[in-house]
Amino acid sequence: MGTTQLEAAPEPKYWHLKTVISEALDSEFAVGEILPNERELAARFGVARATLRQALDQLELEGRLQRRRGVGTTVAPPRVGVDVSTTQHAWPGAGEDTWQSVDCAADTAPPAVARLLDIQLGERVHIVRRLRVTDGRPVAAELLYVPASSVPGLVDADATDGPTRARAVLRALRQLDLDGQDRAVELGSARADDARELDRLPGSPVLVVTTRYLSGGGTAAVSVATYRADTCRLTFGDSGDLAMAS
Amino acid sequence: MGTTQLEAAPEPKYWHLKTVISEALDSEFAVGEILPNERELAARFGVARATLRQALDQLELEGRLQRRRGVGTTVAPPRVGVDVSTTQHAWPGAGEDTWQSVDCAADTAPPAVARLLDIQLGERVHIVRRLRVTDGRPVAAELLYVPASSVPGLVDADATDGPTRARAVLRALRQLDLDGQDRAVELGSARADDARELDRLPGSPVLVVTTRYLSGGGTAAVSVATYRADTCRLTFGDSGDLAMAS
DNA sequence: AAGTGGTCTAGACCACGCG
DNA sequence: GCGTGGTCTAGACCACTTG
Repeated sequence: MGTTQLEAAPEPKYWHLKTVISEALDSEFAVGEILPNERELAARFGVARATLRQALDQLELEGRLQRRRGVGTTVAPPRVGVDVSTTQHAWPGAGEDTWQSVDCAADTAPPAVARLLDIQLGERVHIVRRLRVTDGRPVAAELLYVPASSVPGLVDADATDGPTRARAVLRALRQLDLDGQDRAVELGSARADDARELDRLPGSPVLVVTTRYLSGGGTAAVSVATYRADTCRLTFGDSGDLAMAS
Repeated sequence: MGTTQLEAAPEPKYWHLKTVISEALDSEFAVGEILPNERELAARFGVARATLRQALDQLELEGRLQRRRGVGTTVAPPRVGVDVSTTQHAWPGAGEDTWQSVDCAADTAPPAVARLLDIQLGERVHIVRRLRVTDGRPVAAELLYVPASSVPGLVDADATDGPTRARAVLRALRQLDLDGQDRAVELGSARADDARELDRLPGSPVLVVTTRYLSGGGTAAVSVATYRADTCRLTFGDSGDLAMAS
């Protein structure tokens, strides 16, 4: 019935390119090795630089490549598994060396967070900024929203912003009973400030982990953690770590 | 001390564009509404179409927009929360209406999966293909790898491939004792076949959920589930659902 | 057939890291 | 200063959906 063409195959060039480069990566390059520059690669494959970049974009998204302006494109190491399971950190700041408190401010929560916290829109919250570091590399930036009503022990006049205050808020939080927590993961793009902390460009893809900490029948705090999607694999293990390299 | 320029602000055009459009989306458009076409928008903002597209790309990545070739760009509904918590489905196929078995084949597992299953590279496994549907829309495509040794009751000569066999494998699996499971989430790009099932273009961003089912001191099965990143928010709730709309 | 988003080109200039 | 990746342009054609 009609033409017997096998496949019709109008496969996009960048898709084919991606496959070719991906295979070359497996067989001919070592982790950390630097690739020829984009103009060189484009010429070698006989395509425009934009097309070549489309292929590299995907490979970077998949965590196979790492690109740094002014430096070059290198072969990325396998993604690191970062534990995000609830059992690991009952309260933020309980036995943690992975997170380091950076700053703390008193402000109003954005509408979306206010809804999660079930508070009025103008209500003041402590906003703790933390950074998660693994192997000396930042992997996540977090904003922890704590309504003033959750930590009444904390005097607001204790106006020293900064790390000291951040730790004080966490300390107060730890004294509450944790009833449970909700968690959600979705794809996002890095805000400018997160991008800076994570050593990425604004808009780079990130995994956003939203956690709601429940205590005393209500939501005591909400954490919005932004993980680098290129380098991280989020693990929720009951048991050991599962490695998934190619 | 040098120039007192405030900000220096070489903020990329597409970034600024994205912000402007995002705000317009909040205030001037309803969910499902169709936007002006790309050429029109580009002209209106006085930029090249490629630049406009860079902004739309990001908004689509964030789940704010939905683009369909030949149709147009529409305002996306808020992401749906899909439950991926371990408590929900002890074994794949236990009390499930969310997943529908599509197919089953007997083949060898790819190296990465073989490593997770802790089996030899050439060893034969059952590969069950399933589709997760929510509100009539496909949200995830799964490949479930079950080593023949995990379900010895299943006769290989029972060679009917297809849904019937898929259900037989799941039935056999349910009779094992589940000791626990590992789970990991990472960013990926859709393979051609997954993309087709999910009604997306190849390469579109997806959230890959890898689950390892443990039984009898070993790994009885491995599931690789590919979720649409644009429309899905993966939830791991201890309790209710957490909504995070703008 | 017309209109949409998707792909591709061949250029240009800019921001950044490094020597 | 030089080489890198990042941004941007102004076109062209293709694949797809719909009336």
